[in-house]
Amino acid sequence: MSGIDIRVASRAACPGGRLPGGPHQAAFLEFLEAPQYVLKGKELCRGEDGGKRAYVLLEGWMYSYRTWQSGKRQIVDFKIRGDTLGLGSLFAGKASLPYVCLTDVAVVPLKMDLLQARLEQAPHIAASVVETLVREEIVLEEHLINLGRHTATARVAHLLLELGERLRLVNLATAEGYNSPLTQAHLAMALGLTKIHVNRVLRSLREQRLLTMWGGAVRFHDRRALIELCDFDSSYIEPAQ
Amino acid sequence: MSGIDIRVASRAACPGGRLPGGPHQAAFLEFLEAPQYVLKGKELCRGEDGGKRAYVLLEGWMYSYRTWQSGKRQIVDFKIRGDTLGLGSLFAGKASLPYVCLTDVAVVPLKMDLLQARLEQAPHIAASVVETLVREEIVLEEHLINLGRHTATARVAHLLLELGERLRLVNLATAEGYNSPLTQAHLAMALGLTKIHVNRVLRSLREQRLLTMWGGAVRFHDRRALIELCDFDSSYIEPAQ
DNA sequence: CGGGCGTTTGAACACCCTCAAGATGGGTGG
DNA sequence: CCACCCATCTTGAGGGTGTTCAAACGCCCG
Repeated sequence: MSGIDIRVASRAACPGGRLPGGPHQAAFLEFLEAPQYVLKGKELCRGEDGGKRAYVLLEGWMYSYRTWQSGKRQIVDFKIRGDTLGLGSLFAGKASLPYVCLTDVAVVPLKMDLLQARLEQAPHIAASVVETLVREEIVLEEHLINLGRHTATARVAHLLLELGERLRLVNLATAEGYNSPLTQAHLAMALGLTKIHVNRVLRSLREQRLLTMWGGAVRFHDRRALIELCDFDSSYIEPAQ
Repeated sequence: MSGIDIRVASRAACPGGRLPGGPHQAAFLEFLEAPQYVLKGKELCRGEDGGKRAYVLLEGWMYSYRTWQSGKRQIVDFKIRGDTLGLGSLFAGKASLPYVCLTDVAVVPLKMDLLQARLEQAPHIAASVVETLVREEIVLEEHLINLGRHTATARVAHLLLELGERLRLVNLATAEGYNSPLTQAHLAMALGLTKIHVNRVLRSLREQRLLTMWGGAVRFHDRRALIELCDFDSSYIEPAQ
């Protein structure tokens, strides 16, 4: 909500010297600048260039959102390790949605000028950009379908299952569950529900021994039944290749 | 719902010999094949190649959708003159969503092999593809935000206003309204509502002298108030450049 | 004329929201 | 160590929005 506070890292590269296991950014390797570290609660990036920057999220959680006049906030997507941020803004002459850090975060800015210059020469880069965009679009479609759903329980289950699958691809989750900084209020903002009702849905899911979400940990106790409940099909989440 | 029935046109080109005024497809000119005409109610395209085809919609209305187990259908987006269909499927190794014709329709298949070959040589083509994808993504985001909204009235108003703006870009609408093949049931499927409730919302909007939707015609009687009502911001819909 | 489609209306109920208040836990400062 | 604050989670009661089920109407078309 307030200002921008990006603190450039003193560390030269990301921990371990290698990229995290995100599926999409292999082709972006040569365009990475030094990582930047942003504090929990801060926004990215609304810079002087009107948001025309792109990043790869190395570590931590973020979300993209829109607000409307009433002041309420709709979360559009959560971003985790390996996701790209604002990639579209480079090409369509439009600013991307704003991003908020749910945790302290490490991001790597993409060297835009270099990337754009290289698009002219190396077509496989373009293909990679396009593929990343298409995958983003598929996830968006899935969220849209989830919001079209009528019952709150199915929406909650679907979102938590989807995040689990995405986290599994980067080794941040198992079939049993994962840790996350999400609060019930975040689920509510993403799903078009009130936090009070999200609370009741979670209680109901807990009482049915389907899942628990407590203390930053999501645990699936009956994955089969959950998948059944919300008609979840994980095939849209896949590693590149 | 049933089979595929694409009837290749006897006419050699589209009426008038020029492309309709869609904003996106100028760069695709050299990849267009002969137009095909598809009947109202038929699906596109689910071909033997698993849906890996892309088209430009020349004339008519279509929608993309997903079904879930209950058999209910969620409309993801409506497609009008100048929109591209299935463009993403070419790059991500995934089939696109299925499309249904709301009217008789004219589409132009894109020459995929040629397009892909040209991507290797002509970078501005890649840029154009990327831009088209980004615009699609922005529209999707807007739908998602619309579904996150709480009141049915705002959802309906937003959707009808958005379609009006998109139709204006291709000279199929004025500020006063437009003609469309949409039924109340289609609005319901797109907005996650029942058709009964859509009916009541439309009645209420009519009684408030805000808009009417009747006999295939959408009329805005108080655009200002409508925009206010649903917090509509048309800036995300813009002609390319 | 009959049938299909789209629209309209009614009644009853379920889901989810609003408003309100209390409980829990972590962090800060005295 | 306790007091306090803040954010988050939890619970209750009541009402509005939107659903389900059911039926009837107008219209176009064969």
